[in-house]
Amino acid sequence: MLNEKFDRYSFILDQTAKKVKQFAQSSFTEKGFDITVDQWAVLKVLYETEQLSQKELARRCGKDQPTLTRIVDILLKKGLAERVIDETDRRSLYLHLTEEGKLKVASLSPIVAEIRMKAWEKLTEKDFEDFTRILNTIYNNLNIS
Amino acid sequence: MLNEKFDRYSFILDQTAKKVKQFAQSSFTEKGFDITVDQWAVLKVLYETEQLSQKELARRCGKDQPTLTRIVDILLKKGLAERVIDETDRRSLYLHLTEEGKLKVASLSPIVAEIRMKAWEKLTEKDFEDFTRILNTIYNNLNIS
DNA sequence: TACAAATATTTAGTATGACAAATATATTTA
DNA sequence: TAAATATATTTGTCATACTAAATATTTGTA
Repeated sequence: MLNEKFDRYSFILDQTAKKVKQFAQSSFTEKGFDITVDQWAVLKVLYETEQLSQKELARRCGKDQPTLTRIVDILLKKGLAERVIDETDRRSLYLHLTEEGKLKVASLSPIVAEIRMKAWEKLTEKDFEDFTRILNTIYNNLNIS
Repeated sequence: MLNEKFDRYSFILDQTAKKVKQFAQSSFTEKGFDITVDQWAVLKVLYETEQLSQKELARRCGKDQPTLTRIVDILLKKGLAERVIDETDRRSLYLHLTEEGKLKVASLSPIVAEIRMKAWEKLTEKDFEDFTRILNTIYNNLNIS
């Protein structure tokens, strides 16, 4: 394989990830969702599994703990989530959605799914499979941890 | 196509783009490059085409103008680039690398190429072609501009 | 049990990304 | 030519990412 050929994939990857986020964010804003795409990602995980510690929530959202702390702070201010101290381990906090938070996720989910689908116009199921397989391979190639 | 199936591509895309950046950044840091991955992207473009206005540089780097202004500020502080007022249009600035900047790009380029290659272990040239084609299609699907 | 090490969370600092507004200069138009 | 409009850049604000360090609590060990 020639080096030059692979020199720019990181640029295309970065630009496309940015575009996907921008597109979703501008749709959110236009429709008056009043949350960011990252806040949505956290809400969605919390909706699917209540009673998560912040550490576990961060892991599932693919965010580091300081970033998650700040996103959760914002969700609290917006009245969408709550922090509860874990009495069995007072270092930990459990998070759950408020009723308002649950309603928000339930009502926005189908609209978000539609927004997300737009990326796949003109592409096939085979493309989708290849795409996720390649992304996962790249991720694992670099995930030395 | 079923919605649920496509629900999580944006997550994988985002995580992989992040991982690619993290891997490069930690390699840069480990090797003592003393620049960020985004600063590198700007230096590389400037090296390939000197005498760019900031607006054009921003376009080629895929960054917005405020972000580019700030990255260029840092490159100036590090003595890697210079701003020159365009006397034919005093709103514009031309940018070019200092000798130190040119030397830096020339010496780091092959090492960066190697770092970038690691992502492609276990993948084929066909994968690479599919990957870039799919990314470009997604980008264009969302690029309403 | 007391002390050291580990863990969960938060705080702080720097870089980047997005968007709006401010500034300076050019261009267009009445 | 003066005023309106357009353009290039910068500044400001908020959100996110990463790192390191601080804090509180728990666990392991002598």
